[in-house]
Amino acid sequence: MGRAPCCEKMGLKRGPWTPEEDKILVAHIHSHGHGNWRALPKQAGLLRCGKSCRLRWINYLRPDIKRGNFTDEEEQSIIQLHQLLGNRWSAIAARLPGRTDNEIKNVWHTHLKKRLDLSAQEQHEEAKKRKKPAAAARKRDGKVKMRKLDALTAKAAPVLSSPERSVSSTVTESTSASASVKEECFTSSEESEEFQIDESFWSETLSMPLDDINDVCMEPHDAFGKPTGAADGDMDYWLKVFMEGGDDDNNNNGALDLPQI
DNA sequence: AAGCATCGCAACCGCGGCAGG
DNA sequence: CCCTGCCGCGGTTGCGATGCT
Repeated sequence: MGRAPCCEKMGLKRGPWTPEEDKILVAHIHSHGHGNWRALPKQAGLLRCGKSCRLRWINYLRPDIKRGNFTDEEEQSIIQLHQLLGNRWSAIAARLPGRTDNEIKNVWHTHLKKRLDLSAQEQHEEAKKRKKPAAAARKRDGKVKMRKLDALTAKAAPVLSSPERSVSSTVTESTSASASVKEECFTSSEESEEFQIDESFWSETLSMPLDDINDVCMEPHDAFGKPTGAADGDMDYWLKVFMEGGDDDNNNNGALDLPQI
């Protein structure tokens, strides 16, 4: 449809940015802002397309960007947020000030995904070994609910771990995805019996159409005590729901605590 | 020391959503 | 309603850096 050609390639520079270009872009944005990315390069005298400028600014030149390695807390947050939000990197980035969606995406693909895959494998094998006794024990003390949280906190969330699958990319997709998610999480019938509460959690959460989710979030909630835009209201809500849901029982391992952002 | 493999990051590409005409 | 233009997002690629043989 009415999509602008990616870049008019005529005479526009591509590839790595030079320090001079960076300077020009920063100076121009500081004095004029970036109202119109498409027009910006012309105004600033840059031989770049607007997209390129925008990307450079957002991912690299913005003054509030935090550089350097991700902390353990940040990594944990990414893992948890990814579990909740899927590949919505921009939404995840919105929860991690100073980090860009691109950066988070890179970290996910280069570090976290592999780590999760690995530990998922380990856990899976471990679970195999002690499946029977463990299941019986859980039935006894009825701490079924925590499995959901285990799955989320452990670096071994079954859903996350599937290398082929990029966890349902959006919450909205999940209506149909929920079935397969559940299928993946709970393979044996014995297990599925244990996960009654999880089932309802997932079916309620995942099967809810986005419209309904938005309805629920008439008032944007702020789970982190900072003002949120309307667009983020739904995510805040679900984050909150999720975190509160994990507050009961023996949730004392601290791993679920999202850092104060 | 040289060649090869792997990793990590910056940047690009193409699509979808949205707004305005 | 349709068309067009712009923005933002997520997936992918390219390439330098680093590690390994």
